[in-house]
Amino acid sequence: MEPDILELESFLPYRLYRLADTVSREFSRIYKERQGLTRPEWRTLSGLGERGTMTATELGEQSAMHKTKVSRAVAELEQRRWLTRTPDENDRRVEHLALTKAGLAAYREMVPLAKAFERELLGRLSAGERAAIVTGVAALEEALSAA
Amino acid sequence: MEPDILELESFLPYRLYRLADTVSREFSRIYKERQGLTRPEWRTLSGLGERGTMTATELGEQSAMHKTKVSRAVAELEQRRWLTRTPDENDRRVEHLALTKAGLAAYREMVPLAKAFERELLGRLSAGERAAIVTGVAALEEALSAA
DNA sequence: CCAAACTGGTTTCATTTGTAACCATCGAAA
DNA sequence: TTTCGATGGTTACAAATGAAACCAGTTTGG
Repeated sequence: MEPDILELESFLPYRLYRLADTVSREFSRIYKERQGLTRPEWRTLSGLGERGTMTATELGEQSAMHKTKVSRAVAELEQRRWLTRTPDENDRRVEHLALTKAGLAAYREMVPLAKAFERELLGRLSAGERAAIVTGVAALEEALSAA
Repeated sequence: MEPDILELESFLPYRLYRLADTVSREFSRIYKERQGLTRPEWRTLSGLGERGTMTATELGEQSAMHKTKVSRAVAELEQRRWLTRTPDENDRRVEHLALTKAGLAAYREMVPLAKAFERELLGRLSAGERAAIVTGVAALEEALSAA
């Protein structure tokens, strides 16, 4: 362990990124092939499916997306008639977004696939390893949000 | 926990991605502000600094980058005169890449910063949490590489 | 009441990325 | 050898991204 060398292979930021990239890329195949969605679109669908109705800003916060990503994803899903916008009564800048029947159907189709993917992935780990990854990720999330 | 709803907030692929994205983005500020490097460039610098000499293909494998990213990063670092290419004796398709003095100097400047970043990040966790994240990440890496 | 600061959301533009096509070279097999 | 498939690496083009400018509309302070 020379002091002036950085071992990329054991450098946490790199490992985390590579891991997330691999997992995310693999999972994206599902919604890409299945529904032709991009990641921002998938997250939008998933956010609205979960919460029912949200504004673009709320969506961005919930799914950690930049507002331009949200804007474009919403526009695309609207094109597909998977969601509708309803102007807010009191604040005319705000729009409430909600899935249409078609959007909800797509969401319902995706949910079991997503769950299966996660289950399968975690299934390759021992119980202890599963606990470890969950604990570790939660701890880092906490550490980062606090800072 | 409704069966037909996916909680994004606890969905591992999403959490991993967000976490890695946050960490990576924060770390990137260091090499971006300090040296004006992109992530592929940083990884290239770091890979060559660690190993001494590598071909573009090896670099791609070691740092999980697509060959086009490697190609562009190498071109940029070459522009800066931070690395040199040496044609392989036996196989004229192959080039051996190595850092110049200037490249090595930049690398040496970055290493302590990278280590400090990681140390500070892990320092926010308890010993148990640190062990957990390392164990968990390693387990997932293993699970994914095996598949 | 009015200007200035702010917020929700969209658009523009430059940069980054991924895919696929490509060029050159190499190795194996006919 | 000659040809054909693989391989190292670059390039061209399209799509995704981020930063910053922007347009409403809203709030705040004078």
